[in-house]
Amino acid sequence: MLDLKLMQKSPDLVRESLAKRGSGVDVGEFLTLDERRKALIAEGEALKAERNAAGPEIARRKKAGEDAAALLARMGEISERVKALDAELTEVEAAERDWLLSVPNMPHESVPVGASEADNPVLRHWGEKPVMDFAPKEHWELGVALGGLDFERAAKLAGSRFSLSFGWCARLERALAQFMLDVQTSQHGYTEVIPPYIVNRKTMTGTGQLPKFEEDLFRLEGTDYFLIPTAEVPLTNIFAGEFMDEADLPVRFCALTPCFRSEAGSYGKDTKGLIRLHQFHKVEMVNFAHPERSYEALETMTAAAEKILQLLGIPYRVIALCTGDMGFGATKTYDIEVWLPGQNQYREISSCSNCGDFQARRADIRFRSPGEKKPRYVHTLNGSGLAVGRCLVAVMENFQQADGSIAIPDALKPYMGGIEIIEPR
RNA sequence: GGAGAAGUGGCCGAGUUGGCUGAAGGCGCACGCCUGCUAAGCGUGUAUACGGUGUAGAGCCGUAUCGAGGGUUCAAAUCCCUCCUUCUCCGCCA
Repeated sequence: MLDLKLMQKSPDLVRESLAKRGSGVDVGEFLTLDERRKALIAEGEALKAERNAAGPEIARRKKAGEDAAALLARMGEISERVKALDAELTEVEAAERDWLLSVPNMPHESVPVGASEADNPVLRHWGEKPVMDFAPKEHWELGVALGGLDFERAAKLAGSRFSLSFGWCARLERALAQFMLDVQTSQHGYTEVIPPYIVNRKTMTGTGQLPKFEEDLFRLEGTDYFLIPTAEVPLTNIFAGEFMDEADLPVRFCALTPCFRSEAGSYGKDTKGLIRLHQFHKVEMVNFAHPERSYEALETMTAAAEKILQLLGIPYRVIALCTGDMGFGATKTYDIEVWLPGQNQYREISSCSNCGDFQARRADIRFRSPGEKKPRYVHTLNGSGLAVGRCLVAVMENFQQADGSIAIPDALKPYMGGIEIIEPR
């Protein structure tokens, strides 16, 4: 949610900033609403002030047995008018809130201006693509052949875009998740959290999934509960409505959770394999940062995500999302893309964003600074550290051998119970 | 699921025969004094949002907020209704 004051003082700045993301927002519509709101408040408050001022006099006359009829009549008029004004004010405020809640965040000045993912600059590469003197296979081919994946039965159980893993494959995914959590908690200062996987509407609104993107979510019918699309949602809302201690910042949480996405509108995309599913596991990192240090925190968080791939020995590149490709709540985003030999392309495996005060304002997460009179909003950041399912894909495709077997990366061996290579039976 | 109790400011905690309570007191915090040695004492201050004014996040004025939302009333933290959450007992269960 954008700052109301900023909207009032610098509507042009807001308009221009949002235009960069290709979001044609009608700021004038908002300002019209706001003028009406102020007029309603002015009239209503003047009447309430009169009513409040008369209160003691009414009490006095009644106590003294004097006549207060005229005064009471006037109070009656005021109350009636105030009621009408308040009713309209409620409507106008709701319209204003709806408007604010559906407007995306403004990009940071350092974000490259662009229209689509084609305009995202590559910032750096890490690692060497594995040399393969054979035609590398895609992960689903490997996984099915080695008896670890069964998409047909997954479809029978639930439908398309679900997976079913057995044996080594299930274990490998668990190993990856464990490994990621261990690295983030022991090396990068993250506290592990197990949050609810189902949250309410308010929580979804706090991080920005609602009200605008309800069609992307799974909702439990007949309730106001939603399955989380990412642990960012419960983790970021942990301090909703609270004051944090400035001395505690930054607070870093990570969590391994399943993520549920309806994938509405993705028909025909990535229909095979583990890339795009309705349910997948992800280790998510969330930071509550001091506003003056949130962009440093974004770099640190991105590095924490990269570290996983470095330890696994999987090549990747980091790109900066341009203004036209950034998510709703972000001011700045880095994507990490792993190299997939089987697909012969880079695929997103992590997205790290600084949301500035956008989510903190929605969720009301603030802190006090000793020198300052007013509380300030914290800055929130979130990033995948990493998407477990896609990382499994990366391991399978990058560590495949000519004979169709898959070697286990050294970093994962301690988690695999002695298994060092997955071989065909 | 059934029966009770409760939800007040950063925290704890008064206040329910409606008006003088934004709200006693304590803690914490800030500043000052004193003392002078990592203690204690004394004083003052200390909610948030919005609106108006403006030296335009100084000050001042006003309105609202005592879990959330409705209602009664000239007027509600205080009365009524609905919902949420927490606690206790029973039931059920991983």
